[in-house]
Amino acid sequence: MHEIGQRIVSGKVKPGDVLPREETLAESLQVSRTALREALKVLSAKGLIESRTGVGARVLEKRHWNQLDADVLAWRCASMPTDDFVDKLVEMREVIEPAAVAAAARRRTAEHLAEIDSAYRAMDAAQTLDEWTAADLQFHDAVLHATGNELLQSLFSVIETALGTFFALSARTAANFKYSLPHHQKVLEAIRRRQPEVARKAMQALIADSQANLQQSRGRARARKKAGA
Amino acid sequence: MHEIGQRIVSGKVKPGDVLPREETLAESLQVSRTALREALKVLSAKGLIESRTGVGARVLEKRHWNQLDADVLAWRCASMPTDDFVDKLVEMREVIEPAAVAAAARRRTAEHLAEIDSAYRAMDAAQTLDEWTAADLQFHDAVLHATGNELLQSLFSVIETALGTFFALSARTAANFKYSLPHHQKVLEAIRRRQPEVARKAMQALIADSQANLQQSRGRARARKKAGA
DNA sequence: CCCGAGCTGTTTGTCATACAAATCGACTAT
DNA sequence: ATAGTCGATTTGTATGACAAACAGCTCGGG
Repeated sequence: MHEIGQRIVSGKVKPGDVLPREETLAESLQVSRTALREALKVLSAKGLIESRTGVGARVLEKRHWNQLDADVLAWRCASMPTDDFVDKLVEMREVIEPAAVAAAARRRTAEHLAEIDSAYRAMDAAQTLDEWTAADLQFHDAVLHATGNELLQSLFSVIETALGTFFALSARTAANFKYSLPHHQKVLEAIRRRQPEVARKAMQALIADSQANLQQSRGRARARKKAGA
Repeated sequence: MHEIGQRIVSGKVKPGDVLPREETLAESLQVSRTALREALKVLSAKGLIESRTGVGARVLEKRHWNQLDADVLAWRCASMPTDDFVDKLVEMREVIEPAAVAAAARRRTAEHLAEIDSAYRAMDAAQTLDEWTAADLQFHDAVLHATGNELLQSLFSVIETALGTFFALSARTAANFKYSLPHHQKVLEAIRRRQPEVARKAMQALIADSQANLQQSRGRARARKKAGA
């Protein structure tokens, strides 16, 4: 599934193309037709392909892809982490997270707050980059959970991918990986005090700061590339 | 797939439960194990279940469900179109659409505008409720498309479900089903003139109006229920 | 009495094969 | 020229068999 999914998402096969017939595809991937079909069925569920009897499996247009699917996002990141795509991930965060944190500040229960607080303390206590990353993800997930709207929470896969890409691109060191802790604290406090608009502003600042950091990394990356060339 | 998916989403089997083994399940559904396995694989991709060898297929917690999946949304609507769930759909629209229309007003191309305009004219020309519904969906899809962010466009399944549920609940008549046309016109004009904030406000008004209409329907439904009881 | 290692039964994961159903394209008869 | 039909191709489904992995039990040791 991953093999074929990546081929499609990376553009090796384009929308409109039809895949080879199942028998040959199965042979070329060294699996049985049964296993291949289960993979194709999942790709079909993700909106990447459509199988029709007598014709074959046709790659659908991007329009139909389930772009918010965790796998599809991961494949896109693996094949083309272009600036363009990262900008789109940032835009999604700008839409989702401020609205979500405002809702969370309005409706949070004591349990939700405890969850967010726990994640914050884990971020504060993090010793390694991996610990920090895990706690950071937990923080943003807890905020979405606190909205009480599971539809919003399902957008976590987007935030997860966005943060993951961010970490990958901005090669942070042990010295500075905690730089955004104060921003997170402001968000936490606004939720604690049930101040939706304060929370929204704090989250916007957090994302803006994160984006600025990303731009900086891009600048450094381009400079290195230029110097190397 | 739909049968088992509905059983899970409707709560007939709860998170933590394990499904019967594949052989008996296949027999009870009158299909082969092959076909059943393809269905389970898709449900697994949607995050509803997790299969482990030697144990069986366990229903995952709602936390892991891919709630934005078109099928999952449809199953929820089919089994429990409660006020609570409709409110969550409305909240999603309140988050997504104003932000999306603002982005669309900023970045739209001539082609995008033509698409939206075409949908608007179809709404204006609609003679039947079905025609109107199709054009309305096309309008909102075109707006998402105009953002140029395919991640945002993938949220169309949510808007689609929300509007579909809305139409189902509010049993509109031929006389009044076009009442929201002026709101759509304001949105269209703001996008044409590239006025992001005007567009945002217009979309907020459109959704608010739609929600008000929904509340009214609920009131009538409750009144009928009370009178009948 | 408690605990861990190994064994065994159960269930999913994969495979090979066969056939039914549906579709497309070419051919034929009107 | 066109409509209908036939056949080749490909997916959809079914069946039977075996490999792999896990849960719980049993048994031996401390």
